[in-house]
Amino acid sequence: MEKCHAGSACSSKIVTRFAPSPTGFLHIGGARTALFNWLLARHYGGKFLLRIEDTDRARSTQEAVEAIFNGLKWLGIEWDNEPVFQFSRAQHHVELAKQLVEQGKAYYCYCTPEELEVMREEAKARGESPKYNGMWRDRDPNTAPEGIPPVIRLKAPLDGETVLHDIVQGTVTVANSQLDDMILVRSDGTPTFMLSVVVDDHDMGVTHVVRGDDHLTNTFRQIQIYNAFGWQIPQYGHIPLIHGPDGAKLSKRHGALGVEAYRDMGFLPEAVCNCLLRLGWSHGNDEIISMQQAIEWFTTDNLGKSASRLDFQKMEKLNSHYMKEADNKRLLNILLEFDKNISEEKQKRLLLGMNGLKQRAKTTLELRDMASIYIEDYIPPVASDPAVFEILQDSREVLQALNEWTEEKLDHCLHDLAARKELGFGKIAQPLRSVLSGRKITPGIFEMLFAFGKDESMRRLDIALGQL
RNA sequence: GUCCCCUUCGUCUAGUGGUCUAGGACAUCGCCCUCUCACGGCGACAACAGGGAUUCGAAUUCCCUAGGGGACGCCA
Repeated sequence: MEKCHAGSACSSKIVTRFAPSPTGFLHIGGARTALFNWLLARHYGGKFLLRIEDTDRARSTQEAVEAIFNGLKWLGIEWDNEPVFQFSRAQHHVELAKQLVEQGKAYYCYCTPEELEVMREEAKARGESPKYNGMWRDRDPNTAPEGIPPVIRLKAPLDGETVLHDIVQGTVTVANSQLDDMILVRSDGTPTFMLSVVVDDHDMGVTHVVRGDDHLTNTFRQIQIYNAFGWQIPQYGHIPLIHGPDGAKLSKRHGALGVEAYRDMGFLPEAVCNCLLRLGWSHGNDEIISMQQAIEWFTTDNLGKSASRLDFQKMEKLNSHYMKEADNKRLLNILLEFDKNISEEKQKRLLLGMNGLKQRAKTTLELRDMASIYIEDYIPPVASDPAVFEILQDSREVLQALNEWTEEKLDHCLHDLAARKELGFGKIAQPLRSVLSGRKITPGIFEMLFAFGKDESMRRLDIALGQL
């Protein structure tokens, strides 16, 4: 089979995958990994597969599986085919490991965890990396102790080196003496992650693996497993991890939240994706990149090698951009998620006023807050300042006389009034703003009058003038 | 401890030996626009971790140091 490099034109279809373990929510780092793999597949017209690595039965939960599915869906990352549940393939993994034993490429090891602990301590004491010393590697299985269930270990090469041509990190070499004979099958008969990943990636036809660089050293072990099976190794790209705002490892306190937490903070999925995309990937000086554009541009060529931090201010800026772009109907639906009991009439009002709302709201939370001017039944107090009272009275007069209740006409007649009275327009706008909304900060006055409609606008004016 | 990786403005980054007195974006600070707030426009501030070497020339190549990160599980 011909080798296929992600960075260059590629004739055969590429297959990428996202392989989370369902032990928690889909956090921001995982989301970015999924995004990159998805983008890569879409860019080359290949496939993006999803595999749930649930071989750790104790820690895997159904809730986590749901959270991952929902998180990906929310972000708009759609996978091809049915998700593969790794545990369902465990038997197959073990069978293959046994074949390796038969071929002399793997062996049974009867060490106890206690013995291993001692080994590691000794290696450390000698200044070596802590590893298994291979004591059962060539030992006669007939000398096996009674009653100890063995593990299966890979007979890894003792000398030489393992070389990885990483599409992000470049060529990385590790001396085989650094690596030990890793466990393929546990003493309880279940396969380990190392074995399962290799077998599944191979069986699923995965051609490109983009993952966090915390897997970099695992890769060398996995390459050895590929070699033992005689399979072709996929292209690997190890991307740097995302750090918290303080540069330290991502923790629950800052960024290691589920993607749904970003939704709850008021972010739109496209803003989260755009922000994630720019963490460790770039396309010249482009900042605002739609997913469509990203698919067109994304290759592994522009992936960065250094770790980055999540910048909430930038995400907010991006979000405010996508808020402005968002369809008004969609935004209304988001508001309805916050409050299902908005009357039809007020929904119409919101739709009319949405343009002014969305260009001011950085998040959906802010949108909800600002939108309340159109939802609450505000009753203005009667104007006490004589000057303000007069302005409101004059305003009422010209507004009442207006036949066409459009923003343009409203603009004209109120500016006319200001000119006739020789007042700065703010002298008229501020009292009106206050009467209509009870707030100092709102969308433009004409838009508000328009959204409220003539009847409601006049009603609130009358109340403020003590007429009702 | 051992191995591996990383290091450009506060942050995300552009930059692949000369076009760099290092560009953009976010943040910050001014000014302008203006019915408030935003938006927008203009401008300011601000970085090649340090030291050697190669070269006519280095942010870009090599080495060392420092700092940061990751891995070293019968977790994934």
